[in-house]
Amino acid sequence: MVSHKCVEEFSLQFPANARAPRSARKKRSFKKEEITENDKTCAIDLLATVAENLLSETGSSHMSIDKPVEDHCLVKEEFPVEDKPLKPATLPEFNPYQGSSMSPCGFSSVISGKVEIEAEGFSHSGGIDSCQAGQDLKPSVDGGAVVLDARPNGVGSLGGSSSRTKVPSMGAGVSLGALDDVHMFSRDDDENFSGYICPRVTKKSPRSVPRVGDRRIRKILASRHWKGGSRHSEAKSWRNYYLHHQRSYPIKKRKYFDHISDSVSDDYRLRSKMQRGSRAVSTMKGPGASFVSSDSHVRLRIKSFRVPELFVEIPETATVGSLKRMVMEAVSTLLSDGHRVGLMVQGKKVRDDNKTLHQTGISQDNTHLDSLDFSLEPSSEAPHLLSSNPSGHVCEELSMCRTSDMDTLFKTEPDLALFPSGSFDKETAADDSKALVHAALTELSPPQPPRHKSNKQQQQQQQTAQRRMRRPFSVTEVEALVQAVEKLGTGRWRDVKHSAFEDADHRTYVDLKDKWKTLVHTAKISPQQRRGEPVPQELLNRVLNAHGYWSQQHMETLALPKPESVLLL
DNA sequence: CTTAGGG
DNA sequence: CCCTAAG
Repeated sequence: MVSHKCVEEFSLQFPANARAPRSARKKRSFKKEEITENDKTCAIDLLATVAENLLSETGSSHMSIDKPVEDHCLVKEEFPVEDKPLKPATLPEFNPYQGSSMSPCGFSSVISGKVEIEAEGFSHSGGIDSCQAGQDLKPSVDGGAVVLDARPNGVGSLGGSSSRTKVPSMGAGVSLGALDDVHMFSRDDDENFSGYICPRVTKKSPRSVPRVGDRRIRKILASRHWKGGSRHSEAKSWRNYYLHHQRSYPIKKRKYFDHISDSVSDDYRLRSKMQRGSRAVSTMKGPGASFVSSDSHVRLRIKSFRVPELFVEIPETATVGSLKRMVMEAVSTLLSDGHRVGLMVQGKKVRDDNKTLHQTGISQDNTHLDSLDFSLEPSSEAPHLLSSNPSGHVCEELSMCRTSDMDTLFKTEPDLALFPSGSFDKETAADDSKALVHAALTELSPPQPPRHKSNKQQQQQQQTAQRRMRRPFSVTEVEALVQAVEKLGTGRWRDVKHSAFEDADHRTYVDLKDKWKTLVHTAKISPQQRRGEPVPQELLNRVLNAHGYWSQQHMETLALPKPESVLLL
């Protein structure tokens, strides 16, 4: 939001160039909120569960064989006991969806979160209102290979010890119960859960300024990558939103989500089934043969979906909508590039991507084919922190913005910034969330060593990710900036910031300075050469005027050191 | 941390 | 927007 509070009407009079001594400057009013570094990150487990539908013919640990039927290509799936940890929960006898009128081959996926209150601020009671994220995760591809169908209605506790709470039966999506522990899951151990959503309740040492903190974090994490980050969003403790991930996901990758969701989805273990279509699978059951042919195509259906390691830190003041978006973002990015998909056939990793399915044994001719397993593998060893500035904040700002900005604001994407979590330093290891991440990673990381991207690729990705989201200045903001500069001059960006952008956490004085720079440039070029939201010429004229005025002032102060300056005043 | 500028 | 040198 752009606050005009301190910007009084400015006529054509330029105030004297008086700059308060730094000492006199109000100590950074960077909020009362102090974020402590010790913040305990509360965790909310974010899980996506799946209920098997029609196909639930077997016991929990096994998906059984589908026999070939007609020309259907079927692959029997079996999950060895050893896979327990990663094994998706299956709902054998209790299958809420069985017989459901819902989509024939859907599975339900519910992501729910638990909020653990650990930090001071949160010690009383969960800060997040219960809510449910509505993003349905239900990409589906028709003739395609993967069908993800997130259905509504809870999936009850599926056996893991983690099901501490009942699963809210709401639409598929994320649900955060204030204090509800919703661990829906199948994992046998706690480490199995796939994620958390945690409000970050922390206090930083008194003086640590948000922005700084963020930098600090980056340094602490000693991760060269992901530096950018959300310095701004960190401005206010309760406004920090973090999505922790095993890996950080560049915002820009989101655009791939649609595609991804269609092809990759998943969790540490995807169960898939080769099937002919979305018809009742029951008809496909049969003894033995795991494959049939005539149809040289293989259709896979991912039956379960779980989001691995998803951490979200969100202020209790955030809106449900923002949370939903955050989760969706996280999921999207997660799926889009945080992991690579691994394939196992009969327990063996298939690494050669160039092999054909047939060569790999996934064909009608292969009688041994009885196990097909997909896994989502972290693309990097270190977990990452994903932070975002949910729309909640944006909305909050909305009320104070002019209509001209409404559009912009509404469209503003949650500020997804990533920063490195790098390896866990002893220093930071104490952090619960981190520890958790670490543990989770350890636990969930598939045996297969992740294929490392080339350094170049990594850097590229990191670079992309760390850059702050682009946030074009709205006319309103420009107006505020111009006004502030008219009053304060061009060398006092910090003051300008506090004067007119105090509450715009995402605008640093450097941003303002940069904006001014571009404004001046814009004002000088022809309207045809300008891009982006057009800035009223009137404003540009003021920019030019102010720029000229202050430039001159600057010159004078420079030319006339002290004596004259006094006279001038 | 702020500024000022280049990238 | 980022990065850095300077103060």
